Amino acid sequence: MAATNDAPKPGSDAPTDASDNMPVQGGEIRSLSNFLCFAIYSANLAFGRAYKPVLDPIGLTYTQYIALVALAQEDGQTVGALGEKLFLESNTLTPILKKLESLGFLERRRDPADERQVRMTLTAAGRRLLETDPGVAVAEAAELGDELADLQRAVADLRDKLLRAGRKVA
Amino acid sequence: MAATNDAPKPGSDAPTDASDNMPVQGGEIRSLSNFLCFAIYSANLAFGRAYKPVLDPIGLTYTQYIALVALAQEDGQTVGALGEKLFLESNTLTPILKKLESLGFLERRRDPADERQVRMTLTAAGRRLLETDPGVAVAEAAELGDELADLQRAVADLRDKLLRAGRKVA
DNA sequence: TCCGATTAAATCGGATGCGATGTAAATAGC
DNA sequence: GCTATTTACATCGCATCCGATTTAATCGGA
Repeated sequence: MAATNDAPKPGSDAPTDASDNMPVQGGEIRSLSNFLCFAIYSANLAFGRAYKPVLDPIGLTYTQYIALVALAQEDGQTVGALGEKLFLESNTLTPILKKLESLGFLERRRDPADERQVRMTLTAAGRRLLETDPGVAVAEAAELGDELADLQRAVADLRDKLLRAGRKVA
Repeated sequence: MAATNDAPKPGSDAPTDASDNMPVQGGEIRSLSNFLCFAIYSANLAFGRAYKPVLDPIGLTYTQYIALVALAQEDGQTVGALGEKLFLESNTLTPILKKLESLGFLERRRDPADERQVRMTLTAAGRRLLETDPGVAVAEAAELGDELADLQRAVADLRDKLLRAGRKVA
């Protein structure tokens, strides 16, 4: 029972069925947005579970891994800069970064020129960790094809539209 | 690659340059899967934030709303059945369902024929809530177009591949 | 029939997200 | 210069997620 990954239709791979799950037949739900937000919602959960077998052995959670990947882009990033990349704020990031520091994957240091800011750098151990590139194993296991890039673009566009809409209203 | 899209400087109002977000330049990251999982990850957060202005006034969280929508499909669903739709288990659902019950949006009752199971039904208040169809407002505010259906399908396929991969490994 | 699996929820603890608030450092304005 | 404001993190509390375990009910085989 290892996993939590029960999928619909236990005991079968249900061919590309239209197992859309969710607000579908029944005529109850009207908004297409509901379908899409649920698809994203569950796909995000699915990614977390797909990465788990790869991340568990190296002692990282899914979120910690994402943070490390973003940190690997550039040394000396501040919490705020990282937050812009990840769309997260210090209230969420600070505990995660402290955890990653305690695990020895990164260093946090106040910027001498501006003591308000905390700058972060991956340690050798942190960099080594990413070199195994866990994402590759996941992509292969899931047999993700080439539409990957297009889909990434479409989802990123969607995200940006949603964030723009939010700023308008608020 | 990924981010060349003129994303509108997400987290802030400052006209920061085209913040590409994530594993892009720098040549540090290799796997396309990383781009995609991050896009999904952040799109999910964005959906939650987009729905917030609509859901806050009616006193629901994003997850609670998703659960209600799934519950509206059919009366008398069990926790397990709902969990199959949402890819969640009782450890996550039970607290949420208890909360929704305490808010008066649904009823939970043990099945007399099998006391292990809990069956749920929306109350009139719960049904009324969904009739406002909050998703419509979000879709309009975000100006989501018609690709919506295609994207939903692509993301759902991705999710199913990931879940299948997880079952294989585990 | 009786007892050991199996099953469906629920509970518990750890790790996110996130709004609201706190704190210290830097900046603005006079 | 000196204070009011702003900025960058950090803290706190609540609401998810999720693995592991528990409890209660049902099922199954000898």
